Amino acid sequence: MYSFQSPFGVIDYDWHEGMCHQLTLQQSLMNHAQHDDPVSRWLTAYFAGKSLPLPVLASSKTDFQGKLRCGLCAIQYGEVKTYGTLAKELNTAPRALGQALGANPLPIIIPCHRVVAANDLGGFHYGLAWKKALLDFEAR
DNA sequence: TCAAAGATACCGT
DNA sequence: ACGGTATCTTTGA
Repeated sequence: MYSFQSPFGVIDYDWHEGMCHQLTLQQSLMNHAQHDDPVSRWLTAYFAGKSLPLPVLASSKTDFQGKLRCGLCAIQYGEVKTYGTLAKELNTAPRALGQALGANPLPIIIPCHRVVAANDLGGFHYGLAWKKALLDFEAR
């Protein structure tokens, strides 16, 4: 487990065997060592407003979450979709999407913050502060 | 197996 | 504006 210092808080991530298994968004201080690997490089680029090819990511647990991941990757930087719209594209229900997004172990890299509710921001597993900060950041 | 809980949406009043 | 209902996937008992 390593830590990455982002402008909005610390991001802990699990990197071993050449792939990324999980990301955890913290609000606390750094509690693990920094490390130079594809994940930290990707995050550095992201917060600098650039884009890099995705690191190798652990495969999702369920089939549905796999489909969801594809749907999410289709959302461009700075673009936003609602749970409802995305649900229609994946032939599922909005509620199911929310459930799956919350279970997503790879926030930010899989842009689960680019999905908002119809008339609202929606929710965010690691706290709305992160979602707001990320959306605000991407809006520029 | 079944019941319950989600980061929802929509329609009626 | 508020409340109830529709809807789908996961997870725990």
